[in-house]
Amino acid sequence: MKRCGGPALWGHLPCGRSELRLELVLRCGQAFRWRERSPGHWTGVLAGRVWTLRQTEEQLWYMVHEEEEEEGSHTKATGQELQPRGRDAGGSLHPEAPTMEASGGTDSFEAQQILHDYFQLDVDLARLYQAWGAVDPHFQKVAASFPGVRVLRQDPVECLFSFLCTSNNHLARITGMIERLCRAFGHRLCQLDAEPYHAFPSLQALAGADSERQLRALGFGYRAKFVSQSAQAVLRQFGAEGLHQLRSTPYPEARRLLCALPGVGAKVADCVCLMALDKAEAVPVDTHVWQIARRDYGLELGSGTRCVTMRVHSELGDFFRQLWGPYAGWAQAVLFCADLKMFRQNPGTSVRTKGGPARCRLTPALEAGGQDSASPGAPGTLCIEADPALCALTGKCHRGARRKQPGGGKCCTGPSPQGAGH
DNA sequence: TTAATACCTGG
DNA sequence: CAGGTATTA
Repeated sequence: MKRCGGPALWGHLPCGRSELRLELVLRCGQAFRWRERSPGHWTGVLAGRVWTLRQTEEQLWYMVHEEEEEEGSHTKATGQELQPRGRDAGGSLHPEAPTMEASGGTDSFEAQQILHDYFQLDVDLARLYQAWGAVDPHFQKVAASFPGVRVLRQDPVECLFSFLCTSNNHLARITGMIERLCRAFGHRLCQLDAEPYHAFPSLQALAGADSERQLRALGFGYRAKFVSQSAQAVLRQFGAEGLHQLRSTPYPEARRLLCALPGVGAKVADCVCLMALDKAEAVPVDTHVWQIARRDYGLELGSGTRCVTMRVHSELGDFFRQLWGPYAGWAQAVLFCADLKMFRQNPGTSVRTKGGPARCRLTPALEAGGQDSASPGAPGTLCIEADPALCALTGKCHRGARRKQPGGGKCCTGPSPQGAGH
């Protein structure tokens, strides 16, 4: 591991393997910028700094790479723990405020805060696994081989614009696109072994007048327009701070607002809600998840549609929320990860629960726990009953609060958000 | 409200 | 076709 500049030491914080598996979490399609530069060493950009992470049985180790000197450009801001360090236009900058490195690595507290926040270490994952397994035999079976899959708490801007690139696309290409995006639009941080590292681009950079054309040149295809226009829209409507504040906005509302952005549909909105906006109940539904639902849960949707329709979205979301509870999005991340080709032990054979799927149906007017019925026109109810154990654990259960969003102009017949995020 | 279809690019 | 979205019938 070579460093850019001055001394950087390894620090560590307690974190068991059952709570976190870097090699799974960092490669399962939540974040796209972490690379295993040497065995077990993961390097990426977080909160405006370049990090290398590794873990031992009981510890998460980290190293923060020092920024390279820059001509004229000041890039040091007091690291507000969650904020990417700003070099954004118009932001007031603190000239050479003490940073972790500047103070000789003594400010490990801040670094640990950042990691604790990013990996959401307050969330007791092992306990959640246990609860999910208790109500869902298939989960139990699959999860046994995939401990430590947790949801990252990403920066909203990075998350939104990353997932804007994922439509009709696959991981390998997404990764390359985002890499080029950062190189072209993001502020350069440092270089490691001839590999340059850049911050994720600012909204301003992405909203630039010429950005669409540049993005097309970078191979973004029709997504170039989405990125460019969404950046402009976010700047105009929320700003980066406003986007950030959606963390304290209820799930249906946050989802609705996101869906109003060009290129953002139900899937992308749910990804951002789950992975950046603290909506643990958001379940991003793509073709893959739909496949899991049918294969492993015997879920048959009313009409045998071929693609993931809006109806499939809300019905699957509701189904999994009812099954797993308020942290359904986290549980889904586990199954999703376990189903990825690259992580499967024996390719072609996914983990099946003996006895086959539980044969769940989404049948209209069949209530599980006796909560309110679906709103008119929303047939999404199911036959699996949620286990009280899970409700007990998370404290909240499915008290109705059904939809009522008018669905501002585009998609988003909002899902029925039971329970709350954190 | 629910279905098809085009959309960029690469494996 | 691939880990979708916007548009149109």
